Amino acid sequence: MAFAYDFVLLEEEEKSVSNTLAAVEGFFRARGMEVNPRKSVGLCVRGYEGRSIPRVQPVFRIGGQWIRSIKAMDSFRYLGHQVGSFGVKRPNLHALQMMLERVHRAPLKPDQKLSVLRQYLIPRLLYGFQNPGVTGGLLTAADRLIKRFVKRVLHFNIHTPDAVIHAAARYGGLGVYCLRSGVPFTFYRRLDQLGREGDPVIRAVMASPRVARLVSRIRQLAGDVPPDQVWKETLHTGQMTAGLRSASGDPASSAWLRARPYGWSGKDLVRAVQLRTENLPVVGVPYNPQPARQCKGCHQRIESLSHVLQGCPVTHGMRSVAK
DNA sequence: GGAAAATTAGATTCTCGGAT
DNA sequence: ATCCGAGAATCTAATTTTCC
Repeated sequence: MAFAYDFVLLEEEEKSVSNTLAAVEGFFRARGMEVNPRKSVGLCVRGYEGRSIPRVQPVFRIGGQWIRSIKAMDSFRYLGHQVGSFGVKRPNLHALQMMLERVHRAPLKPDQKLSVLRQYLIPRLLYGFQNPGVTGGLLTAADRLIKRFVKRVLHFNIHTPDAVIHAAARYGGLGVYCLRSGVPFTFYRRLDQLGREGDPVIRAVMASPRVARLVSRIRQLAGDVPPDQVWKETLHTGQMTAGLRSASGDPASSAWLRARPYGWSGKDLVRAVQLRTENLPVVGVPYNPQPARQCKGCHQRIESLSHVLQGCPVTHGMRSVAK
């Protein structure tokens, strides 16, 4: 199996491997290429009392050099997946956590951090999560990390609706991809397409009970409605977010979310996003202790968003001169 | 081969305080 | 009194994996 310059060699019998490897080396050498023994790994499994035990010592050689053997706890990276002696490993969230932390610490403006998230970080995850071991819980946990990151970058309240973050920008959201709803949907579409292929080998693989079970599990995770539509619906019917419906279908009213307008500071952008998503930092919020909620301007009322915008005497002058 | 254990998805319940 | 919404905790039922 070959993909670009990566390839996997499968062999039934351990003893025939050296012959095949020699043939492969010859094939590449004749075309001016070489197999790199340092970037190659061998995985050789023996049956022992009904269990499969991976060989610990190096067993294969390339160009006279022994190549690393994959042991029971080892794994190697192939096409974005970690592969161990028991097959493709379930992805873990450690890498995502590290990447989010690094982006957050980087000296970037908030919109740049979000761009990195949307355009590089999440797309990079997509292939790795289309993995047989993936579960709804894992995807939900990954989404939580991403939401926490967005809320930190834009200084959102903890109770900001998910739909604000996940709905597409054209519907009034921030357009951050949701892994829990998106990955199974894409994964299922790919598997389904594979099942319609003409190739007899692929058809046989797709018909095997193991793969059939995977496909039905992914289908169940995916649901029937495209995630895009679900988030749009949630956003436009949510109590706090229904107002964003009016931003729907008008590219100009959300273009600034993608590209910070000339002359705006990062802080300006954060403030604007907060205004749009009912997240302006007023002190009259649930998780503030009672005495700390008084309006900083008039000390008369609790500082809620509507008080600042429409009721407080401090802002009254600004409201009435605007003619 | 089948029982036991572990994992999973999904539902339910609770928290926070203001608005109605 | 009820609702808003996320998140955590807890529970149930279903399914998968492990173990003998």
